[in-house]
Amino acid sequence: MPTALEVLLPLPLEPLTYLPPLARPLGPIGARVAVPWQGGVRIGLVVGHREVPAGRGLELREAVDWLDARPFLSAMAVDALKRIARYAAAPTGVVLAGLAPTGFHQALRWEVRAAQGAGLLAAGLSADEWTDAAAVNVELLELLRSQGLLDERVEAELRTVRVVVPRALADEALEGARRANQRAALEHLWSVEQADSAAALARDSDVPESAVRALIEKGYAEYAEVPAPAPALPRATSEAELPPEVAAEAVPPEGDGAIVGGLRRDRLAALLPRLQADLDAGGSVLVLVPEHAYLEETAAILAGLPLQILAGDADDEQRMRLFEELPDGGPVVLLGTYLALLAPLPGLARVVVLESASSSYKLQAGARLFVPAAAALLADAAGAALTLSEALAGPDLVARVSASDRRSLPLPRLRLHVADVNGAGNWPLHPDLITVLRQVEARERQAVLLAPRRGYSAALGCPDCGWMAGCPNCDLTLRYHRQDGTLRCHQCGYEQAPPALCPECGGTDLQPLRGAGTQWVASQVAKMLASFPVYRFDRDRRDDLSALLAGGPGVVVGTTAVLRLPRLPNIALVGVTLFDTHLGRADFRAEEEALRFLMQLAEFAPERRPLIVVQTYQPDHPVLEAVLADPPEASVEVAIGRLLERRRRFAYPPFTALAKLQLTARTQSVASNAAAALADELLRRGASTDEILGPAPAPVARVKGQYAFQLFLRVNAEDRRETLLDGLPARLGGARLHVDVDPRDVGALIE
DNA sequence: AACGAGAGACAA
DNA sequence: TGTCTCTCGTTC
Repeated sequence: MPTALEVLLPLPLEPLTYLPPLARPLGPIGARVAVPWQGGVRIGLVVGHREVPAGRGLELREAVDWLDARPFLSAMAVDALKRIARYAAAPTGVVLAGLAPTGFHQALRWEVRAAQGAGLLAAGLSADEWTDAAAVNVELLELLRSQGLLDERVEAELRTVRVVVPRALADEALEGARRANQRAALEHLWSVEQADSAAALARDSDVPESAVRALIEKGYAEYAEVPAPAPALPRATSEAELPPEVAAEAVPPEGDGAIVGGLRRDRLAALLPRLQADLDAGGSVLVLVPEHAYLEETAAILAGLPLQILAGDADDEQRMRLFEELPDGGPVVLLGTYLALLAPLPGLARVVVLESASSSYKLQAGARLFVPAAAALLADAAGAALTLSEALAGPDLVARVSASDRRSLPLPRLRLHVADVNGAGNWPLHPDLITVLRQVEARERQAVLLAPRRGYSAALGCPDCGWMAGCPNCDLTLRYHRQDGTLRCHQCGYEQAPPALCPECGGTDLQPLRGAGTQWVASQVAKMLASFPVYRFDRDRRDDLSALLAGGPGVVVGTTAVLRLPRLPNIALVGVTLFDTHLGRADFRAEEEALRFLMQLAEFAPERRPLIVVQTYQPDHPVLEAVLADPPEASVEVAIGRLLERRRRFAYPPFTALAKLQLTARTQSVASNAAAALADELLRRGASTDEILGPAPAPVARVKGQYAFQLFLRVNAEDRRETLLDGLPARLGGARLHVDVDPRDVGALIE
């Protein structure tokens, strides 16, 4: 029986079967191969070999050519890829498209010629000369290939750059004093062989540019396209930082484990000896960060180790070079975002997930992966240890890592003041916050105010009849942006001018309603503190903060984008204008994430310990009480214990496995019927009625003109979830199905 | 994802 | 009847 290739394309498909390229060896799992696809060729990944019956071979098409002689992704990474796809209930190709940072979208040069002895002059193909395949009829190519009459080769197109190269030696025409400059430039060019540009050559040989131009005009030198030099690998740009001293007992264990508590850099310092031991033993380590903003500070502390970096800012050539060089290098620490998950590290011994509960790890596109879950599957496939790091030993971490495998540092001490906004005037700034802001102003220090959203207010409406401006495409209120005089939908981007009159009752008194955004807070601060510089920092507006970063006085009003700024050197106050948005988020993780948010504020300036003023309608909330205790460790542990107990009682993860299944369609009935049909399908697959919650309209019932219905699948084990979700169709009765495994916005599931 | 086939919607 | 748009099924 002939052996065929299972080829995975970066498309929403499972692997397809191709015969190996004609007259080529079989090639290893993990290598890339060019395959015929829709009249052209594209790059796929060999994820398996399979024996096919001889007769079946006639129906299959041949792959065109190999792009790699050795695996591009390790067999272990291929294995992890399949596991991750099954976990996420997504086509394997979607996971490849989402996680392979390079290698599958390169421009290709595809050439053909007649196979030896085929004699295809009639088809216009020579047996000696390669012909660009694009110039040959597609059906003809298919026919010739299937008959074994075609010889093909595919190579990644090399990037070239235009340079100046010498063409002729100086001769008598360049003699004489008036040609001295041209002669000097030409001699220099011969000695360096090529120059980046005419201007560069002029500069380097210390002659005017006109002299070089003359050389090119006279044919002594010319422009040429040459292969571009290998790009430099991405490097950390900030200075190496001496790691803080950390007790030896805080070093996480050799096997699976976690480091919790302290500040980010304390936890990193605790990790260092462990990483060094891995490297000494010949193993590599993958260190994952949730966001690009943490890369620099992490690299600064890991700077003493052999370190490579891979994140979204690397260009495709840098990524490719890194993928090519990693397997041949020694043990290394690869620091990166989710893009680094499948990197071919030699002897992967450990996967470290920093800030392992960060919601930024939930990818919004493609398979909607939760990266730490994917990292755990990768570690498993590689036989590597998994080490988690986060400030708070939250319910998920406590359930995954036993107490004996956890190492703890003390929690940061917050100077916290809770401002009860019930009945307090001066919305959106509590008098306490104003008082402190005035002190900050008087002492010429710095403050940060965190608002829950950008814009002026969450809505614009009529206080007489209760009407609020809504989006025509979505079931959402329009956000009011007073500064640019618009109402905007933050979901679909719809924009309109605010109406002059209430369209319901004709009232003339339309007002900003509900939550205050950055514009509102900033204008209020400016009104109360006339001479204090006010900066805004959110997606709409990023003021130049260089004066503040240099230590100047002022207040920054922003969204959580502010948390990713470099440290403000003179900060004395952090204000949270409405903590309730954190407490009231529609997810069963809302409270622990609110707690985590407070812990994150300690990162602002650990040595200065700025005062943190939290405005809230719930001043007695257990989350705040836990953090206010001194020392907080015991009370925080109790609070987490209560949250874990609540998850057990109401059958939430980690005690169950959850998936959100959403159906969207342009008409409401299509979406709702499809949701009902999906529930039936799950029952048919053996789910019980109490494992299916819903279907019901999604919390936002219509977004961008699409109606959404959803149901939750809640089962007792992950493998049961995988079985029930395996191979669901992407479309159901005219609606599109979106599967979100381990969703982060579960809403009011308990009721 | 990207293509082509087929079904409706609309104008002439 | 032609042309445009949208939906649906297929890709080894």
